[in-house]
Amino acid sequence: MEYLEGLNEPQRQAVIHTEGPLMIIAGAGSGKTRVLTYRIAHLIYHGVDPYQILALTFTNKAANEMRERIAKVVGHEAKNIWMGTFHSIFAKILRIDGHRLGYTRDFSIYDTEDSKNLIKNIVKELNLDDKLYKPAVVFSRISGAKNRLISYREYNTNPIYRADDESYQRPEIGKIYQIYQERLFKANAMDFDDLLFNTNVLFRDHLDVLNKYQHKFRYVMVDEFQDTNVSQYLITRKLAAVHQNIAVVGDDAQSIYAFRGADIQNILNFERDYPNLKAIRLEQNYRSTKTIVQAANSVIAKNQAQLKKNVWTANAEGEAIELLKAASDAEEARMVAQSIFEEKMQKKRKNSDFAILYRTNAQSRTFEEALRKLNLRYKVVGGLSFYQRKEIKDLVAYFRFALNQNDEEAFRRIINLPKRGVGDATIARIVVVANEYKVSIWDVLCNAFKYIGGRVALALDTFATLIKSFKMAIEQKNAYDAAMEIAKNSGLLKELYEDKSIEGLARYENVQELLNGIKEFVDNPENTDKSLGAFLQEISLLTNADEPESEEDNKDAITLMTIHSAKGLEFKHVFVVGMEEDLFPSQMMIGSRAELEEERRLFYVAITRAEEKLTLTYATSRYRFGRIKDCEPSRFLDEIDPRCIKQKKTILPSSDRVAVKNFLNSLQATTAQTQKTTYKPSPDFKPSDTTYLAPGMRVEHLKFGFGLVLEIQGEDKERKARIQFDDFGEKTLLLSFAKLKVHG
DNA sequence: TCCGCGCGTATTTTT
DNA sequence: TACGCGCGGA
Repeated sequence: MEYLEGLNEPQRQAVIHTEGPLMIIAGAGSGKTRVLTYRIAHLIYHGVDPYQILALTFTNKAANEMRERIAKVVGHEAKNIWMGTFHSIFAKILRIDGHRLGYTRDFSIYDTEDSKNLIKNIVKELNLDDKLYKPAVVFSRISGAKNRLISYREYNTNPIYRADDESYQRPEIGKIYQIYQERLFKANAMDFDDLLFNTNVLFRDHLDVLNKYQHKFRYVMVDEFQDTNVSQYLITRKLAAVHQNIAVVGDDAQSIYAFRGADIQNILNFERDYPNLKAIRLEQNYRSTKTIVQAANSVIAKNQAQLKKNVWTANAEGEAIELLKAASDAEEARMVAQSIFEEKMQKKRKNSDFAILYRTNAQSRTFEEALRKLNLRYKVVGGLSFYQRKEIKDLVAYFRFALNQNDEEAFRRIINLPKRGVGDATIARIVVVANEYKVSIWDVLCNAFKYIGGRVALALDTFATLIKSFKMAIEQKNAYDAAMEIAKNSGLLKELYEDKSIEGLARYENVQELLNGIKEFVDNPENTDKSLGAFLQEISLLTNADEPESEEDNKDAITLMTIHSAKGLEFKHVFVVGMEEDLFPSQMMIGSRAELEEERRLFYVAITRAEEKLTLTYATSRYRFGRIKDCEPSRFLDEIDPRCIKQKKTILPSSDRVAVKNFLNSLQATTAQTQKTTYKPSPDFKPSDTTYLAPGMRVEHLKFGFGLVLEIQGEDKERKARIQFDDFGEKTLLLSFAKLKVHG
């Protein structure tokens, strides 16, 4: 068993302990994935049928990676393991047995956007104040309830929830919750939370179904156990109840998803629920230098809520942690880009050795600019995912509706896309009529002349006929041919093609990329079901990390991403940027000790991504929400063992900077007198124009935006200029006429 | 019904 | 900044 070689003793124990409950507490960089991989390989090697193994992860990426690594040890059998995210595995189960709850095999999965749109509609229909009942707020309330397995019935009968909502002036949330659920059910749709919630209901109310899976899965494994919520934990526990072979792997110090219902308590519950469990600690870190491990330990030690753990490493001492202070967010980005540039030269590093990690997606922009200026290749992970782009969602909505005519959100998306003269008024009428005659929206569409009449009926009837033809295409053709037909005949492709703007071109390419993806799906011999429905199931649970690999991505590139999406990854040199109070820790997370500790764990995750070198940066002023804000260094910086930070590189404000700052402050003082003016671009507008603020020029009016709009007293009174803050630092104040404008 | 404009507001993380 | 919404004219 050569795969057991090279493992340390606790790792080996974790691999060979296959029978009975097992809890592996795995510190950062302790070879957790390796252990899980070998453990599954070990099972298969000893004759366990891959179909009897269930391995649950949180991301598709983790699942795929593990599958690949297992395949290297055991070969093609790896593909038969039930391995995937909680959501995808439970979706699979619900596709098979969901009819017991009244759903068909083709149920739709609503993403967060769909859910919020539905809530928005409900709030409108109930005539509630949409300032008070914001979709995001209501949704998070409902989601929280579902993750704690509280049904709308329970929510509405338990006075505690009501009292809680009333104290926030939102007494109607329970009602919205109920209507929301009813509408989802009517649409034959589930949101993300329903995939877990309904699996629980299925297993609770249909014991024969539960029994089937309990006997099927002889071995159950859960990765990133610290991120499970109650709903997920209960399902896994039930599934393992017969064979009791449940292994969970996690690290309480890396629990960063409490905000969406993850509960570290589950680790304690596990110990309570399985008193005979074997507990194994993986404490040796193979990833990082001594310095980095020590820094991480010193930070996490400030948390009260944690399991005792002693993470150590046999690796070299390594370089000290670098702390960079910048005058602005733009300068921060320049310093990072510069230091990557230099290090690439000196140490012969690849772009892919570097990662820039930040707290919020919005921070990526300045770094992109700075890296572009130095011609450094980068890729941004996350942000708007491929599948969340409008053009993709539009086409997918056609797929969804052709497959499931009850899918209300898909219907709303496409009924007037491309424009066919069906506006909000008509849509509202369709819904009213459907309710009145107690028929479905689809029935109304199919009999538009009867139910709606008038001019618009023809458009609706044509639309219904179109969908029927798509329905047929899906039944008869493979996913690619059906998708092609829908893209063409719907008119979406044509509309995008005709848009020759830069964005339009990108949108068209995106749709092409989706179609290519479908082609690959069809051509892949591992996919036995080649229908469009099967493809849809694949992608409805994909998210930002799982974008189709473009050729750009394959090239050597610096990675830019949020700390959250960096979990599980490692890089030689990591930059953690924006280390400022209110940004990291986030302003919204300093309310309670628990929240602050979650932010601290997030910082811990960030530090432990680094193998050889870690650089922390912060700026003393930063654009936020179109304003310039002074920033304090993050409290987390003080929590690092000072011995790990040998030198503090700081950029002291030079006298020039002070002068500029004073100058800007004096400008700020006059903002109150800013008057609104309409500007129009001048015909000779040149974006690259730059000039210096010459002596004797004086600023008369200004307006804060991204930079300042100034009116300068000088040769040309009518001229307005825009000043770029981040370009100061020269002897003279550099004015960038990025938007030179002439008075209306 | 559609389109464009102007205003106001939002800004955390993601399966 | 940048996005969404509401309003008013075509």
